[in-house]
Amino acid sequence: MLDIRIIRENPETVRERVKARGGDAWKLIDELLECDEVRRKGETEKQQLQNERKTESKKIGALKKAGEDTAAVEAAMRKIGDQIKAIGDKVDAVDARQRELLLSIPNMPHPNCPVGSDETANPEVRTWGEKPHLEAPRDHVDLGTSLGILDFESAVKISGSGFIVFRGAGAKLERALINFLLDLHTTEHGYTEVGVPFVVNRDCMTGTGQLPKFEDDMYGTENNELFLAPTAEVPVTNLMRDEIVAADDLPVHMVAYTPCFRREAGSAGRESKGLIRMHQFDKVELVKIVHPDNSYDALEKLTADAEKVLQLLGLHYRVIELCTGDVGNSAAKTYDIEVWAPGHGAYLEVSSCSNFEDYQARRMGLRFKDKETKKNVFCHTLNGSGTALPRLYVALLETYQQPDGSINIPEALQPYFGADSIPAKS
RNA sequence: GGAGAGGUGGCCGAGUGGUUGAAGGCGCACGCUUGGAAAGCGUGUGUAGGGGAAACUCUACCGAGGGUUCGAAUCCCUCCCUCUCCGCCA
Repeated sequence: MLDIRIIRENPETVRERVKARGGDAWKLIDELLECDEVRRKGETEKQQLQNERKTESKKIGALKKAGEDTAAVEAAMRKIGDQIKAIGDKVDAVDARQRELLLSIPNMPHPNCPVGSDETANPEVRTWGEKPHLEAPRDHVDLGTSLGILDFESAVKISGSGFIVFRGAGAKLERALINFLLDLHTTEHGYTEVGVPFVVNRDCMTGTGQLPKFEDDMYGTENNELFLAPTAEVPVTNLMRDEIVAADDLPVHMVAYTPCFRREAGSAGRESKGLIRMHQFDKVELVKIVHPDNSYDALEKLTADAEKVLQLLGLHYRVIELCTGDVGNSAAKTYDIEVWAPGHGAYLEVSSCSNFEDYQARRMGLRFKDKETKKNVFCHTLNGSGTALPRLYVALLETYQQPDGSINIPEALQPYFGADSIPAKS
C-alpha cells in the first residue's frame, strides 16, 4: 500500500512510476485523490459536530441533577446525532473506497528499475558456472519416471494434474534438499528457522499483497475464510503484522520450509511440463524485516544467499533483474535467479528476490520505533526463495544425469542424501 | 463440539449510563537529591486520523463489529480469542 500523503503531495510522480508497470492501475489515482479530499472534508465536519454534542450532552447530566427541563437540549442533540450519523455514513463509505483503491494500486518500481513492458526486457545481471556438456540430455520426466522416483500417474489419481508423488530415493532427495537448504541458511547465513501454519487467514493474505487482487489464484476454503498459503512469505512475514518493534531488534532474518499451493489456472505445455509448474510444491523461503536505510543492501545479500545454494550444488545459473513491466505488484525491485536445466534446454526460475520497501509493512502495520524521532516508522520487508524445490530438483536430475540413466549427487548434498548417486534401474 | 469464567494502556489493576480529561500501582525516560549508588521526590510516558506555518488543537480507540441513548469502557446483539472442566482425537 502506498502512502496517501505521498500520493497527495506528488500525484504526478506516483502516477508516472505506477504507469511504468503497464496496466491501468495508474488511472485509479484520480479517484483516490478525490476520495481523499471528500473524506477529509467530511471528517472535519463530523468532528466539529461531535465536539458540540460531547460538550452539550455533558451539561444535560448537570441540568437533570438541578431538576431542570432538558427536553429542548435533548431534541437539539438528537438532531446533531442524526447529522453526525449521515455524515459518518458518507465518510465511512468514501473511506472504504479509498482503502480499496489503495490496496489495489501496486507498488512503485524503484526509480532505477529497468523500463520495459514484459519479461523480454529483463536485463541479465550476472551468470555463474557454465552449461554442462551433455550428449543428448534427457529431461527430468524421462529420467525420473525411468528411475521410479517420480510418479506423475499416481498423483493424478490422488489429486489431479499439477501434483507429484515422490517414491523411494526420489522422496528422500526432496527431504534431503529441504534439510540442506534450511541448514545452509541457518548456520551459514544467519537466518532463524520458523515453522509456520500452511493455512492462513484473510488478513495475512491482504498484508503481503496476495489479496484483494489475486484471490482467484489461491486455494481458499469458502466458509471459514482460510487460504492455503501460496508461499511461506505470507505466514512468515505476517508473524510481524501489527507489531511495533524496537529499532535494536532489526534486522529480523527468518527462513521457513513450507509447501506452497497455487491454482496456476490456464497454463499448460512445455512451460509447465513435469515438475516445472505445480499446484503444490515445496519451497524454502527467506524473509527479512529491515530498517529502511538498509533494505537495498539487504536485497543484494539475500540474493547472494539464494545463489549460494546453486553454487554449492554446482548448478549453472543466471541472475536477471525484472523490468518495470514484469516486477510483481508489491515489489519495488526484484532479482530472479534462473537455473539451467539441460534436459529442457532452458533457464528455470528457482528464486525471486524482492524488496517491497514499506508497501507490505504499511498494509500490515509493521513498524519500528525510531530512536531519534521516537516516531513509529514502517519497516522494509524483503523475501526470496532459497530456493523453490521442484525446479532445483529438475536441474539436479538433468545436470547430473549419467549415460546409464543414474544420477550423481553433488558432494554438498551427500551427507543429507546418504549416498553419492541414485543408481539406474537394472 | 458442550458448559462456565474472562478480554481495560508496555505490564498489573479499579471502574455497571454523565468532571473518565481511564483511578491507583509497576515499568520506562528525564530531572532533583547523593562522594557514588539505592531509596525518596518531581515531571513525563499509547495509537490512528483531521485542522494548523508552528506552538498547539480536535476526533476516535477499553477484544472486533453492530445496536439502544441527548450521552456507552459501562446496557443489548453477533462474532473472535484466552482460561477451567467435559467430550472427541494424531
